[in-house]
Amino acid sequence: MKTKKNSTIHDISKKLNLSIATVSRALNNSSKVKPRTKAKILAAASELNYQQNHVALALKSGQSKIVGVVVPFLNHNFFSSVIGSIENTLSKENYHVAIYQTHESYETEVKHIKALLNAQVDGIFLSASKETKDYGHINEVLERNKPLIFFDRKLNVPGTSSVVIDDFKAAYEATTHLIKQGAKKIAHFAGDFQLEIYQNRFNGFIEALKDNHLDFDKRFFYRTDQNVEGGIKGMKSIWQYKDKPDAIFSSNDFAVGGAIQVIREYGLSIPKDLLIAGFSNEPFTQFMETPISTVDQAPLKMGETAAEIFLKKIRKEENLTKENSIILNPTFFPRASSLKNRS
Amino acid sequence: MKTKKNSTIHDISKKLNLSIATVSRALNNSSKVKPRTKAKILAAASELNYQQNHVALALKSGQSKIVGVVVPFLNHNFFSSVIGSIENTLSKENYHVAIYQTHESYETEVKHIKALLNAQVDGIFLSASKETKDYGHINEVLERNKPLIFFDRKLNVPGTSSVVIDDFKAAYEATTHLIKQGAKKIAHFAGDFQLEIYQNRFNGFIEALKDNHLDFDKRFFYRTDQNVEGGIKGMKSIWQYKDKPDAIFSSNDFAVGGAIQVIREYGLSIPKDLLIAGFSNEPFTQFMETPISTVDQAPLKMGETAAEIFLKKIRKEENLTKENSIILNPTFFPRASSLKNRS
DNA sequence: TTGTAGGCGTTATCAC
DNA sequence: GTGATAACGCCTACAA
Repeated sequence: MKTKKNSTIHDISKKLNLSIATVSRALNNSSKVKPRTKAKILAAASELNYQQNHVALALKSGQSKIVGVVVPFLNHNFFSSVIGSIENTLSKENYHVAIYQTHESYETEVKHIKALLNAQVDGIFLSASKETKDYGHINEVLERNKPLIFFDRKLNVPGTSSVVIDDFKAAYEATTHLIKQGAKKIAHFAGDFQLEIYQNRFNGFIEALKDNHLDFDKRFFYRTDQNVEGGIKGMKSIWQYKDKPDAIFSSNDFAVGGAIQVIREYGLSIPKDLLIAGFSNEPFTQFMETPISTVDQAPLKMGETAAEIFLKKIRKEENLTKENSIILNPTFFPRASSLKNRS
Repeated sequence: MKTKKNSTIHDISKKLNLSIATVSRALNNSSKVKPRTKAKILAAASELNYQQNHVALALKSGQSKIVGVVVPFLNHNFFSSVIGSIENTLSKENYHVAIYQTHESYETEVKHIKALLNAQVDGIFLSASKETKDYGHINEVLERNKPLIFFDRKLNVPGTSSVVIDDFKAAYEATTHLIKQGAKKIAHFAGDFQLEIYQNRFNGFIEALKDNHLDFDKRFFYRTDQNVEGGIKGMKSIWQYKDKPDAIFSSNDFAVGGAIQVIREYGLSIPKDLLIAGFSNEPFTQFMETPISTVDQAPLKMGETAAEIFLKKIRKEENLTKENSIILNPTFFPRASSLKNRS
């Protein structure tokens, strides 16, 4: 196979005995180049299979047309859906989407954000790792004059924007639903309160209990990461007392997956012995024989909204450091796992 | 907030009254710069918060340190896992991973690959869309002297490499398992035979039937995309005759999810009335109350292997157009959905 | 050991 | 309308 080296405007200018300036103008559809010349140049460009070199453009313009997206995990459906939505929205505007996962490590997050900055990305979308407490790397992005947009897991850093859902409301709604279905002793699988989302979900949960004059038994509280093992341990933990809970509100779906394994092992049945509601609307929740009630976090809308904030800022329709904080409406999906009295 | 413009080697050279050449050398740890000078330069660089501009480097060196990954969908666990694995492997080598999804559209695939070439990526990883029949865009990548590595859904284009699993073997194994569990009339949900993987899965299925002296009833064949709707239609289609199948081998998990909805609706039970095996080991398959037998496609190994082929080529340890075709071993996971005689 | 200068591919600002 | 030329930030012969 013959290797075609990329042709440049120099090649075209040489072939046509024109200056590179004219070639550049023609290629950029400038009005002040003679139609005949323009036609010749376009023909030559096509013949030589000319493709604009975006790296040169980026160096010249300071705009790389690349955005970075940093998430804890790629293979959680929620995150990959948000990323897919950002990609759909921004690839239409000729942006490239570079992705990084932190695996919840603060150090990795810092490293990746610096790498993105060095790559001269035009903006960064971040869903923070649970370890992140220091904001130095965030401020560095702002100091470089690049928009930083949080989604789902935001940090309160002045000058940044964010798109989140109303976690408090979602948790309140899910909990109220469990109570209406008869639950009186609801267990909670919580996330790391370092992250606002988990604090808010807990707060919404507690508020719903209060509003319904129910107490919270602290023995039924279990803190866990978003994974199956956490749910296994959590279920075992809350089930160890003589007094049993009659429902679980989990701040993530994966822990529900784990809990259900233990529930089967214990010979219990859902929703008869235990009502269950999760969080995130991971696909598996709807496939279960007893589909799991859960909160949809509107990932597609979230990605699209975040992308649009970015575009607004990059187009200077909005000040870079104007804090554009969008709170999307979550949707609670009641499913069989929490419907006690099904007809 | 004060905006810090990126400092460059010029800023350092000015501050220290040294030439940019010396600064560049010091920053690149060249041996021929006086230790004292080097120390001063490093100090100044740190003070000015100097960060290397990768775009300038890319223009100079012709290496952008960006790779592109193009997949049909991001929010399928298999694809996001492969991408995550590519990211893990290549970010260690300071590469950026830009992602694109085609939604199975050939046009979109071509558009994205051209965009990646314009961005001067150093290589492209592709899992082809089912519509792709023409190889012009692939050859363009090769003509530009960039490695192209297929994963999972490969096309037979000279000069490209690939990492796939042995789909034939996986399908043969899954089908044989169903037969051993007593299945005699196995239905098949097939994918688009335009894609080798689905053809191979079908072939493995048929071969297993033959080797066990079973006929294939063509009424029990249903072609579908990777989604729930396809499984719903497929199940209804194969169940419309008086004569019923006693098992389904589906070439993808999502269709199984759909089929199961209909199975519940019909009041049937798995594995009593119908044995089921799927393909891809999507997470939901193991969460089900009756976990679904499926084939694991080794996404982590696949991503890592593909990334390593890329690195080998980029480091010239291997010729760019040397066709490095890796076939990984799939793992069939027999689960409750296909185990007739559980103890 | 350090400095000068050219070039990577573009665009933009001047002239002509 | 068109052409030289500088500039974006970096690296690297080649000179000194």
